[in-house]
Amino acid sequence: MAQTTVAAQLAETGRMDGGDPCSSCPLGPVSLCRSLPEAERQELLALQATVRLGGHETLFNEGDPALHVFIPLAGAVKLYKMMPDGRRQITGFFFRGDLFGFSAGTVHTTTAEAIVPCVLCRLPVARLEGLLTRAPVLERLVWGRALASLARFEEQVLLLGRKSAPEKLASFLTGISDRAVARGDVASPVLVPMGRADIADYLGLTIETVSRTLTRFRHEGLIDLPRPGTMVLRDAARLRRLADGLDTLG
Amino acid sequence: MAQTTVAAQLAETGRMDGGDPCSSCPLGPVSLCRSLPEAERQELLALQATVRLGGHETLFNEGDPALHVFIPLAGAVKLYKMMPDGRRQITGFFFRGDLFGFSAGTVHTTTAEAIVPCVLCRLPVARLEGLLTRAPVLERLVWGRALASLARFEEQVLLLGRKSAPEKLASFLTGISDRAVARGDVASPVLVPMGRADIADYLGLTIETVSRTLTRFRHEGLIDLPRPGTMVLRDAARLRRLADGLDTLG
DNA sequence: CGCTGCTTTGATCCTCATCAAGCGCAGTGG
DNA sequence: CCACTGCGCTTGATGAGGATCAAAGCAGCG
Repeated sequence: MAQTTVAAQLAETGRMDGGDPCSSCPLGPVSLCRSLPEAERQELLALQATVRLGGHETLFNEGDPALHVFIPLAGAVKLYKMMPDGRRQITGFFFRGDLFGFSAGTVHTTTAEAIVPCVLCRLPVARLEGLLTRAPVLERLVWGRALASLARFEEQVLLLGRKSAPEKLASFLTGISDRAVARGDVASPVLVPMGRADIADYLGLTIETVSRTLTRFRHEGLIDLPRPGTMVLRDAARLRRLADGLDTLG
Repeated sequence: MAQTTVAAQLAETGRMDGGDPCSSCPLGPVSLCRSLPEAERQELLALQATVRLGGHETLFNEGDPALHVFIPLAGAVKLYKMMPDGRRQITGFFFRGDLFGFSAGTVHTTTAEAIVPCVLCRLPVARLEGLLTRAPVLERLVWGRALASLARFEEQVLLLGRKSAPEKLASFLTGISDRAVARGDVASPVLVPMGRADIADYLGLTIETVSRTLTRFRHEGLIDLPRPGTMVLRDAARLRRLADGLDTLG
């Protein structure tokens, strides 16, 4: 199968949606626009393009020119790095309102792939940079997102380096739930659109260990798995203690 | 022992070195000042203070107000997070010219501790932010440092999540060497001022595994350990292949 | 109905953690 | 000058947590 990325397609064809995207923007409080002065908001809107992505479709590959940053309006995206022998490490999941695609150099250091069909807000970095110097409010917002990424990486590094499998899963579940709350969704029936393989590659485990640990959680009454893609946190407090190593299973 | 941090002391006393620090600045090409327009350079210089730190002294603790960012002029610093039961994960090592101390919120998310006696350039974030909006060249430099941190975290996440012990150590050694080259030092007799415990807590291993793996490297002719604190990379090419999972030991 | 892909469950193995000495060296004091 | 001691590193023996190998549910779907 030919692996042309959507970003590449769009770059070539110049296709983008017209119209008035921000008025129909579902981001609400997590939007970059919402709290901007009208002038800055208009300038940002002028840069914006909407991108649609099918499930499992690749947005950009590691090594592609880093021309845009993205914000999911709907759907979910994963970023990952691969080793030559096929080992994979997912570096982050991105949901509605999350900003991703920053790069230190001129190329992306990870691959971005849609977990489910997505609608993304796309911003060209070159023009965004120019805007940032003129729009201090926006600049602070973007800085905040970048620094939040750093803080999440620190947590992920602690998780990967020092936590046991149950602690990793407990951290993952409470983290997903906290992020849902932060963007205005409910804490407990939490949407987990990614499969076991993605969870495993995010937590530095195998799918078997993820599966086994989740069934242990279920037997302990910590969670419910009513249907694939949704998880119910039945005892979030204990999950949090587990995540911090203050409690253990059985 | 009372754990007053140096940063706290300085904040209280307001003590800082006067004089002309940048003219004696040993950073050279890794300096933030070097390539700035004179006006911006002067403003940055006005914010700067020099901090001296004894070995193993704490610069700031996780949870302390995040008032400054720092650049080592000499010495080495480690940042780490602790779990309630004492497990420790080092999130990064910082050498001459590296910028650290960014924080998403108002408090530090890690503890910073000197590995050896240090001299640090200290910049107050509040005033630095104001300067950044007026000094676009400096702003781009600082952005670049922040994005470089993100890229290094991605690598560390891959390392912790998916690499074996020998791969981790090979990555560590080549990484240390590459950073030495980037700041103008030699690639091979590389200074490794941190002890085995620090290396272990950085790589998600134990000191025993670090020690054993290094002796295997030595027996394979990959490295030499002439004296504590210095390592010679005898076969950097093979170390790199090891780091990428393209080669194995014995 | 029989695929196909994902998840669960089971049996076995292996890497690395844990537990426990032993070593080398610097500092200290007799 | 040399035991004594403390610390960091190395080395050895054992064990556990999670990986690997294997197979069996369990949908959705053509």
